[in-house]
Amino acid sequence: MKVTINDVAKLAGVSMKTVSRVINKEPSVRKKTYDIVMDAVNTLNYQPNLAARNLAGTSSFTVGLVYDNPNAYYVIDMQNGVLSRCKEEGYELVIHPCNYLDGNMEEDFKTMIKRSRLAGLVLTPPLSEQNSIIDMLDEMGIHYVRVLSGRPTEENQDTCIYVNDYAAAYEITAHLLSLGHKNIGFLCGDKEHKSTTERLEGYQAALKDHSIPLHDALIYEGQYSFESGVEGAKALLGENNPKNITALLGGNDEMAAGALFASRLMGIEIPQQLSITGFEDSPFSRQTWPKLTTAHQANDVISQHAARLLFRKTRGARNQDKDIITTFTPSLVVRESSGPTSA
Amino acid sequence: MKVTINDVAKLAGVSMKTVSRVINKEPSVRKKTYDIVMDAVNTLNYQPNLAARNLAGTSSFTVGLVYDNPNAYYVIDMQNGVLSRCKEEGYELVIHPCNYLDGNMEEDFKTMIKRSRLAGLVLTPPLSEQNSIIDMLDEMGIHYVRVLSGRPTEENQDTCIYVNDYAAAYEITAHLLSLGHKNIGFLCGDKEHKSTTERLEGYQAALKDHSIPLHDALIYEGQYSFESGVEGAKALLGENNPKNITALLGGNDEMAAGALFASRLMGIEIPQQLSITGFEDSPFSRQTWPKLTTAHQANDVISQHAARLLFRKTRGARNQDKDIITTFTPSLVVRESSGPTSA
DNA sequence: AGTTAAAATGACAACGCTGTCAATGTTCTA
DNA sequence: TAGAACATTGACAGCGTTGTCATTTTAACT
Repeated sequence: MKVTINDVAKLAGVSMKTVSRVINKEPSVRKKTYDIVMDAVNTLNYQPNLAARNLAGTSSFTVGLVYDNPNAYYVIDMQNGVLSRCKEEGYELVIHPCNYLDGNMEEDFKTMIKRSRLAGLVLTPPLSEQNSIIDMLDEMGIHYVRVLSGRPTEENQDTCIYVNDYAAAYEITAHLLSLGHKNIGFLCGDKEHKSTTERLEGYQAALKDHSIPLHDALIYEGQYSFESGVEGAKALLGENNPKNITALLGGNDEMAAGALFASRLMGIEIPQQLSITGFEDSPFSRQTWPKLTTAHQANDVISQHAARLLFRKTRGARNQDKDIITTFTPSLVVRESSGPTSA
Repeated sequence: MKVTINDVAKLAGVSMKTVSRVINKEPSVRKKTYDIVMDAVNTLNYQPNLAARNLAGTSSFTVGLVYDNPNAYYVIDMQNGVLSRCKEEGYELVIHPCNYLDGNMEEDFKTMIKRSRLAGLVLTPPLSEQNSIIDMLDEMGIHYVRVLSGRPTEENQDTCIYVNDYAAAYEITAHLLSLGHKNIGFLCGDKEHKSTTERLEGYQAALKDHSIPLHDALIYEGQYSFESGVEGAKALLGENNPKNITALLGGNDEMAAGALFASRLMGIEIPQQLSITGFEDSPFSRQTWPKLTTAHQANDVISQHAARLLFRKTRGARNQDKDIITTFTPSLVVRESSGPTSA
């Protein structure tokens, strides 16, 4: 019933070690031997036992995905991406949701790492921005790949995957400007988050490039939540829209949806009286009325690349993935929530 | 740096095996010995190595979560629930998303089970309803717990967690009836899914109990998606609402949101002209306009219980959880999308 | 052909734990 | 208080791999 490496070795007429070499794609195996072994592997339908590999080997076949992002769509996308790579490479994935505010995160990490000796971690934002965590991992000698919001830097090319929110926000803003909007509000997330500052800077750069003066009064800081989108829209549009805002950039789709909700409350027609845009292109940007203009972020692809990068670091030279993309720029998706200004 | 069971044994002045007994809560350890060992465990901050345990022991410390449900909110909730139990009990979780239509699912399962010898699986709907899968698992001798939509039966009490969608649908329907609605449409999911038929039957039972005749023409079969909610609402309300429908039950929140969207398209005011209800109380039932009346389903609690049940099966008598709830009934949450009929 | 270097393979210990079974302590019975 | 019965502990093998190092085979030279 249970097939072990020994069974394969016996059938192939080689030693256990040779089989091990074959399944690990180690060099120094004659082509002919390789084929014989693979045949045996296939006829017996052999699957190497992960526990044994993790125990015996110096490097493990388990990677971890750590997140503290409350957005279910985001997490699922990231998870699926990493998972699909893991499956292909025979790795196992351990999920580790956490709450940065909990305080005992450090202990938590250590426990996880001890329990299942991990080959490495994929860290997602905003947790991936925490230097304290990075320092800890460096100190512990744990491999990791960070998914970060921002423009790539020269250093860290082998450790980070960048999502260029700056460029995407610039593009969205330019889109609104091209529609004739001049007073554009921004409902941003927590400014502690890099994604917020990047998106904000992109927005500001676009305005500047179009010679539109910047006003802090047009910026509302929320928490990337639907509720804070509602509050933000109410705050910015106030009584009768004194600031004459004709377009509102949502820091993400949820905030944009909140703004949509608030507009409804205030009797503002979208997009006739006000354009609203989102960010991320999560499923519910298609489930609002009207559907949201947003920036599409290919989270599943991003996470696949993150996993690839991690595997490469982990296995050193064994891996030949040389073409790993490390910068992604979300791209504009125009839907019904944005339109020409009537002001 | 790396603490093993031997280090603990040495510090405690006992044999390795005794430490093993303590961390596994086996009987036949003197209280005093237990305390000494636990002290050593704590001062060294010992964490048993999972790979070694899985390799050496007869039962493994890894459980799997299998799902083919496309709803991110649902999956995350289930995952978090199972994960939180796993953490407490020192288990590891392997995530296994799959697509029942893929065909090669059986092979897929076997591979997963071989790779990491699993203690058991938590199966979520609709995959948990597939007899072919259950049969396969039975044949392979794999432990599992199924989360199922439906009313509990006498058998299977130790293997299934039931979500009583029937009762919940009954309650929602009764709520609408109490608001004076008589022509109530139903946007149901795929009738292949048990959740659909259960919800449908609950709806029908409520109507019957209130002496309202049933009409098949009031039922639209979709796929639990936003788009099919849009289509369904259009189909049922048609041109000028010939069937005089004053309320629409959504099979889930997404379909209800779709119906909301369609109503907007058709210029129907919610809830003044039409009441719409959802099912599940997922986050975005609070992010629509107006917010959805729905049935709250405690997925995180449900999944925690599923995990508990699995652990109990796995470890036999070692576990004293005797009070595991196995039936959950979603409860009505009234929000703004339902109101008295004006017809 | 005879040597030597390099490539390919194998024997065996080790990874950190649990299961088995034997050894020792403890408590109870008569 | 001896002996039985039971509770507690420990020695050691084995789980299925990989790493190390020794051995054999092949290729590449004189």
